[in-house]
Amino acid sequence: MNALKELQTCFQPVLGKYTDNVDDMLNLIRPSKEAKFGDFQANFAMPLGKSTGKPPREIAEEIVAAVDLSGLCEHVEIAGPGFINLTLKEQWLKSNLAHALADDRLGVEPVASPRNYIVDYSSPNVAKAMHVGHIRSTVIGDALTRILNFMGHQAKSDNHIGDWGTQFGMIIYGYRNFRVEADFDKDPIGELSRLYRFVRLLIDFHKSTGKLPELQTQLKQLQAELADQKQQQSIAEEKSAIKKIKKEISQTNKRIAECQQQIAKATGIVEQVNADSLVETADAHKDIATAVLLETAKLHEGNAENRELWEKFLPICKQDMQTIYDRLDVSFDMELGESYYHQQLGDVVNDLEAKGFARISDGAMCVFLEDFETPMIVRKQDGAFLYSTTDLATIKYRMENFAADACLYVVDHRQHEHFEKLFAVASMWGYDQAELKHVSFGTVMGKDGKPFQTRSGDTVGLAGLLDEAERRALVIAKEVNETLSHPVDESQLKENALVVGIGSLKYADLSQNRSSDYTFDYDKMLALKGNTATYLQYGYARVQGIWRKVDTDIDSVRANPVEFAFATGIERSLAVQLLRFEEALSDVLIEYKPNLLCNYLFDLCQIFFRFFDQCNVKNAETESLKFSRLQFCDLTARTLKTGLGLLNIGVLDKM
RNA sequence: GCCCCCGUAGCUCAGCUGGAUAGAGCAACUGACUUCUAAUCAGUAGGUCGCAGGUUCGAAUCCUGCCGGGGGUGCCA
Repeated sequence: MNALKELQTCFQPVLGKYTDNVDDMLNLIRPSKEAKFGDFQANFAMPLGKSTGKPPREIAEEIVAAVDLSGLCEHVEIAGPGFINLTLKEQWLKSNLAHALADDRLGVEPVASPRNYIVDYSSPNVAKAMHVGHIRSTVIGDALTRILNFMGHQAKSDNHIGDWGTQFGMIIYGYRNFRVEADFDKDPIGELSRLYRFVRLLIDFHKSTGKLPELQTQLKQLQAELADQKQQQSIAEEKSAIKKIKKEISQTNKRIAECQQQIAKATGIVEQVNADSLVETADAHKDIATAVLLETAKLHEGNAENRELWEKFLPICKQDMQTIYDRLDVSFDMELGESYYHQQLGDVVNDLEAKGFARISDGAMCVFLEDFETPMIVRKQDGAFLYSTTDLATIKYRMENFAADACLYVVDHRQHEHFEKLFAVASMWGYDQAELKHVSFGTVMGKDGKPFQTRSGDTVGLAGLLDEAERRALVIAKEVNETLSHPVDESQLKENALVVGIGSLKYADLSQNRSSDYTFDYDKMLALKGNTATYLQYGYARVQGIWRKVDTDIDSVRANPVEFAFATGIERSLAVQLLRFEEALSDVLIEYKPNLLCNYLFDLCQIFFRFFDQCNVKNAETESLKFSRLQFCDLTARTLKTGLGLLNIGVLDKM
């Protein structure tokens, strides 16, 4: 049991006298922010003071007198308005360290009531190259699944791939009209993605040529509007009127900028087509956009030829996707994409209608919801289904086949409203017993402050990003290697660079609070100094270095445990931090925030490096102190390895 | 129009179910490799936590308004 839980258990019976809300009060026991306030602080005397009308300090004294903390705390102090500062007993620390040392799970207990989780993450559209925007979901979902399982839950990962959408209409059309047979035979993936981009370009070309004149006039209108507003501004006198016109001007400016951007984009596409001398081809395929939709519709209706092509393309696309997953070392328990649910969609809609939840509106089948302005559409006017329909079918499937207690959707926060509606409909539909949670994360933004777009051509592909991460890590690894007395050999160096590079890329994502947006920045993502995976990996490697230098092997240390010794303050700090691992993991699962584990590991490693600096292991003053320190090293390394493993980041013996 | 999110050090961000003097990393500056790997450590400097009110013993954290940025908003996912 971790210290926090033990403290809560001790205080629980005492608090009953003061409040009905014991659990809330127990949550006010927190780790202390500063060492001088002890290891933990209990902050419940102040609110209890308010509710009972007694001075908080008096209550704190009563509680401290009544609570039995013998065996757990050596030092209990009341401070300030009524904080209770708690310092753990050395003996408690030592015996818990000994327990963790001997335990494969480092003393972390599985949860008392395990749940069945489905973690839905990554979910790329096949046939489109994965780009940086896809990494967040993949990495966060993977980490959460691992942490849930480690904590004793049953978590299954599901990659809900987009394998049934318009992109197949595009490559089917492209394959029929533009394929180069030899290229397809030689490099099917390359040819398919070329076809995808090519069809995309032609569609965008027609759209752009059609839209450009419209955009030009729109721009002129906006500019006229702006001139008009400026005129008004010059004659406005009243304060409120000035303010209003100012706001209007800034909005018009924004719209002008947007309009100009669209024009630039459209012009760029047109120019590209001209440059590649594709105008004739484009003209020969004037109706390509409709034709693509038609191919998609034919596929959905079960047209044999399109179905055959789809079956031919899908494995190719999935294999391409798999190369990225292999590099990230991510795998899924299930990969049930949109196509898997295709045949169930009609029944879903019929059932919703039969139960009176859905009705036709403007030709579309809609579920209207109290708290939302717009309905959730489950079938379009043209009879096609939408992703909301698939999502509903998926929920039904998961409940019926997995008895899921919780489904986590690790998806971009822009889909917030979609999920709110989805969960509302699901609950209305009868699936209200499970926790449905949108584990949303911020958008990866481009340098222009706009979200990364899939189409804008020069976005950073995921494969290239992984290459670059490994390349940078290799450069540094080579530098460091030259300073080592026993350098690692060339081939090992490359493998190390892979572990370090991919690790730092993942950590960059995981260490940030998932809900914040972040601006894509090569240097930040691929940083190998400071609060990075590399720092933690280096901490681990340093421990391994000690084992190589010391004349004792790890097995004999483990076989003959000695009592932990706190010869310095830093050793005690390390002890406390090591014993907080379980606490950190439980914290992650409250709001599904892997960054809390990153914080923990970073803190641990920081304390370890301080220990490493101040406490010599090999030449410790006494033999027993040396063994105690070796045990600290062992525990630290195992905690780092386990923690990083839960983030799916590897460690190295030497770097 | 309506709804959601964000605004913390020069930069990137933690901290947000209210708790003691607001923290890291990067960048800058000063020190530390004859010592278990300097991908490290020790230190200096850097902040009216967007602004204004309110609630409270106590507010970066909760409430209201405003300013600024982003997103979503009936047939894309």
